[in-house]
Amino acid sequence: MYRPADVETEVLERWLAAKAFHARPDDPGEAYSIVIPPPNVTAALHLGHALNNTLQDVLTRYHRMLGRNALWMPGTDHAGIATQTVVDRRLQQEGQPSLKDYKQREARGEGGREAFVQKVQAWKDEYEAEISSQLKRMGCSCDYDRQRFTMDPVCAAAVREAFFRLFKDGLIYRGKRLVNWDPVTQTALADDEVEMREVDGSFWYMKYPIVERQGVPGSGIRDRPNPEPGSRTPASDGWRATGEHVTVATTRPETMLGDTAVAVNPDDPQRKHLIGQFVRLPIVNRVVPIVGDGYVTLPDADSSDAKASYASGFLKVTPAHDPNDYEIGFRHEKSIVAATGHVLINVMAPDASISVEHGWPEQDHQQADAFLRDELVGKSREDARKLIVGWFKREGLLEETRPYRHSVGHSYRSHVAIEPYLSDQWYVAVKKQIGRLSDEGALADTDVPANSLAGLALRAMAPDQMAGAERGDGVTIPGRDRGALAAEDPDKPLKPLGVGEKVWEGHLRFYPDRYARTFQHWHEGIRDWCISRQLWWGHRIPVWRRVDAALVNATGMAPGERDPDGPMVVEDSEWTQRGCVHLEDTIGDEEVETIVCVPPGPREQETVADLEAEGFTQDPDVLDTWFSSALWPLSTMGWPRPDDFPEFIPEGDKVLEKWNPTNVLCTAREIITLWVSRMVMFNLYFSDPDLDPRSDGQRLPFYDVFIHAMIQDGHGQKMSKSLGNGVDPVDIIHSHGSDAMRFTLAHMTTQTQDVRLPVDLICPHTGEIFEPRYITAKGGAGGARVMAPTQQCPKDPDKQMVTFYGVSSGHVQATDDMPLARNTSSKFDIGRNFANKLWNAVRFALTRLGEAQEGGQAGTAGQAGAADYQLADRWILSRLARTVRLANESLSEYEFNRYAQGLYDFVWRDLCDWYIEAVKPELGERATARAVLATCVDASLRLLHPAMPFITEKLWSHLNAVVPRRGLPELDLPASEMLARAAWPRIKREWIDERSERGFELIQQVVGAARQVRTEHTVPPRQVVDISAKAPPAIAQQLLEHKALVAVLANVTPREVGPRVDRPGDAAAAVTGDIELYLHGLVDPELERQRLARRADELATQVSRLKSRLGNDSYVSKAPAHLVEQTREQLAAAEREIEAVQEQLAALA
RNA sequence: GGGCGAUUAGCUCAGUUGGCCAGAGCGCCUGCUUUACACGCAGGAGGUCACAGGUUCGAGCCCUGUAUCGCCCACCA
Repeated sequence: MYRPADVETEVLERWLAAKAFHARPDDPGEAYSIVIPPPNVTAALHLGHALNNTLQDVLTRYHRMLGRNALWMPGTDHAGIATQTVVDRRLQQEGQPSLKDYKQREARGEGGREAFVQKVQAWKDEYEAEISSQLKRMGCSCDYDRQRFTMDPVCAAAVREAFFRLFKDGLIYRGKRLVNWDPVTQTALADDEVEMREVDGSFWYMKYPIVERQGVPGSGIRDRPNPEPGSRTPASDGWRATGEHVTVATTRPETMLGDTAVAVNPDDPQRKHLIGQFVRLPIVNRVVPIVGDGYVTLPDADSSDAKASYASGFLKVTPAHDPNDYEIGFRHEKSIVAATGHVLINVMAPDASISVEHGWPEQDHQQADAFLRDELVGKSREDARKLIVGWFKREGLLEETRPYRHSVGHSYRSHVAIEPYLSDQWYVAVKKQIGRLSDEGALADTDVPANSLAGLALRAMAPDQMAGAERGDGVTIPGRDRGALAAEDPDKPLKPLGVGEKVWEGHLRFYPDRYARTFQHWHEGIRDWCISRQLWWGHRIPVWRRVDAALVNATGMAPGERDPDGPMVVEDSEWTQRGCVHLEDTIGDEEVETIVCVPPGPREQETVADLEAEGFTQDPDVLDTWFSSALWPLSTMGWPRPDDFPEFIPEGDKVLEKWNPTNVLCTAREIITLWVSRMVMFNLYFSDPDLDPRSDGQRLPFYDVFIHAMIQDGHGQKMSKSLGNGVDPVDIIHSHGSDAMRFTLAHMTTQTQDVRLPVDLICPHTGEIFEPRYITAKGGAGGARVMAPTQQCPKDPDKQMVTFYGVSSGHVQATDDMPLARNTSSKFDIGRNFANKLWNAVRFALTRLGEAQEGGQAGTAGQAGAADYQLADRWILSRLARTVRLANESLSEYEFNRYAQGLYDFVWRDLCDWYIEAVKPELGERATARAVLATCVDASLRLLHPAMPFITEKLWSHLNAVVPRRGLPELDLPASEMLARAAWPRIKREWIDERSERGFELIQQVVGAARQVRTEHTVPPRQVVDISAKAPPAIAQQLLEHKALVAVLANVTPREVGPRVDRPGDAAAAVTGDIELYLHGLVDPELERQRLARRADELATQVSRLKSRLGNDSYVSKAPAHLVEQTREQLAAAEREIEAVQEQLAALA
């Protein structure tokens, strides 16, 4: 039995010692490269990564064997918020000082930030090492000498350079905007980081009293002497209640503190007359205008539209706490400011508690009821909601409460509801025209300028994959037309686009192509990218700022090159002379902020020191993780100045020149927008020679994007770290072996289907495999089915263990009594069984080939010639040729399951079940058979190597030892000491030999029929049976010629064969096609009768089906002639056979 | 609300321009410790291709609709 553990370690060491995966730019061969989607250092890899990396390794090894200079660039991602959160949670669990404590230390000036970052760094070091080790155990042929990390010095230099260039080109700006604020991690999130969740909430209907200026009676509204409670007003402010109300409907009553308007639809006949009037906000006593805005839904109680049926016609407008209200607020800025002085009133602290100190003007909140200060300030938004609703109720201002289910954005990290929150953030302007490039206008059907970042991404797309761009006749598809190439020479692997071609427009292609649409739509509706994060773990923004009082219009402000409301460029300052970008921006009316962006380089440290000496401080934010990931295909190769890092990139510019663009990006569909899009934009932008004189051509980050399936657990849930349902690939390697895991993963990778993978546990005490107990998770991963943290062994209930979920969720820890149970899954049996089969088959072949060698009959290569080929030889070589073709075709199209299935069928079904069985007895005597066998083994190992590198490499060394010289006259199989660097088989197309295939299929048919009869008559396998056959002359001739084959495969002794053979009286008969087989000495008339009758039935249905088809005139006239002819032949054959069966039946009676 | 995908044997999945009696692996049944392999060999049972219409000589495949599941996108009070 094959024991993977014995082999894998040794083989891995040999590869690493030989630096078999190290790519050098000067080595021969066309470039081929892949950059790994850098796994997050939050945790170890799970099977989803194993799938992702297996596919990349299959591609890398395949292309390496094709003779290409293949680089697979490995590395990891710092994953800012994710890692920071994970480390903080772990610190809390362990009772150590956590982020909160470090923040206090930082506030006291005790270096908390640095200390915390060190904690995260330690975590990163641990998991980075583990990830590397996992990759190696999976056999990934990465260039481990080039391993990068998104925050290492090489990548950091790229990030600072990229930021600087974008900043200089005016594509980065800072603005006060509503962001998706996570109050727990206290950072802004990108839109993509927000998960929508259905939540059971309520609609509250709250009454706001209408007020009018004292002494100016409202039209048609009578004064009332005694205003209702709740509409009491400070007598001093000159407004008084009219006694009327408007009723706003809201799901978020707590934000009413920040309302600065109420809106009605100007087309609302019943309410539009109120536009221009005012209401007084209860509690805060702010008087706000009623404005008309078309955004407001007209109420309609009977409408099927939920919104209309819930609407009251009045919308409270809270610009600082709702994105829509923000828009409305600024549409009516003038009237709002006239009434309240401010459009934006922020009523919350960063932790989403009610606060008057984060943008709530003092003169405004001072007029509020004491209730605000006494009860609300400092309360969480949830508590504030209850208190405010309670207040409205007590005051008789709560008209109604209705339950309402709606979707609310949640943080994908902390899982709490997102607060739309006003703050200063940095943005990349993705739709802004790129400076210094000519204006090419907007792309068709969009408002995306062709020379914006988003425009570049859209222009990169293959035109035939663009929706709306019809592919007409005569339209050439850029890149490769795979169909045409395959037709030209199907045996030749398709050539990937080379680096030298320097093409990009129209050359980005998605597999499967439907994902192109996701990409396209994202860019057509793209919004500016918020790149700042209020975290500590990440790349600091390389901007230094200083606020100076009363400096407005002081000196040196150059005419604004940009947005007149934005900052001004300072042309000739101390800082610009040092290469920095220097801006000045006014804050309010009295202060000016000086902003300096520092470029990376040798003088960077000095400049920063001088800036800080002059009172500048660095922006505290870090960059969105995806900013550094977006540079990955560039930064890993040393962009922009590899010469600065000779210890990491000794070859300098050559690496980038050789391998960027990469050939393909393999990833899952969830990050098409987050990552794929941004790499395309950045790689194109930063390689543009118009903007970068060092670049010799604008380049894509990759030509192909292959989107593969996702792995789900046994309950159909995505396998993910946050769910804790991930399975460590090393567990599977323990139970099944690395090759088995890889083969199985490749085998289940189809174009559409996500893979469901039920998981079992292995009891660490008894080794028993069992199905674990599941529970429904609470909290973060709420509602998900997860393994119970502890399990007991079904064999021995006293034996307990803990699960991966239990440990990773912090519920339990592994101990000696309760160790961690490894996972396994029977899904991987197919790979394990196949590896075992291959192992045994090759071992057998080598034994027999070795014996022949010792007997002095070396006779492998060179001696065999076409004249010596037997039917079985020609057949297996034909099958081999087809298999090579299939492998080339399927791997070129990223159809991994076809590749894996094709090899499985060839090795197991064709080679083992038929060819080896056929030539077994003659291997000693027939050199040609030995040569063919050695060739098939050789080629199979090469073909399987990309999927199963360990076992094939091990067997390869045995093959080299036993049969050092192999091959056939028609086929050159270049020798190689190491399979990982061996050549891919190039099989001649002429080997596909349909005649021999049909000939061998006839043998298979006869053997199958004979075996069936043997089994039915329960003939012991070892017993040889005499057989004779009646068949038409041509077929009889073939059978006679190959009777030795039939004899061996069916374990029979052929007797008479011919057109007029009689059935011996004691023989069982079988009819197959035009052949009648007689197996002598197996008299059992009853069995016989049953089988023949069954066959007769089958044939009868077949005949009637064929007859009715031919009886259909329209079939005969409309179907293609060859099909009709084929049907006729089938009918004739079936009728002949049925006649033969009837004859045999009659003979029995 | 928009888009995409899925629904085929008990389970997990193939099925490449519509043309076979719809396939594989696991599981199940029968027989084999046949000197490569029991993680195996030989044979076998098992399917209304989610449902309803339509196009066609012919539909698992194309069209329309329905149901169920999943994913992505969307600012919904």
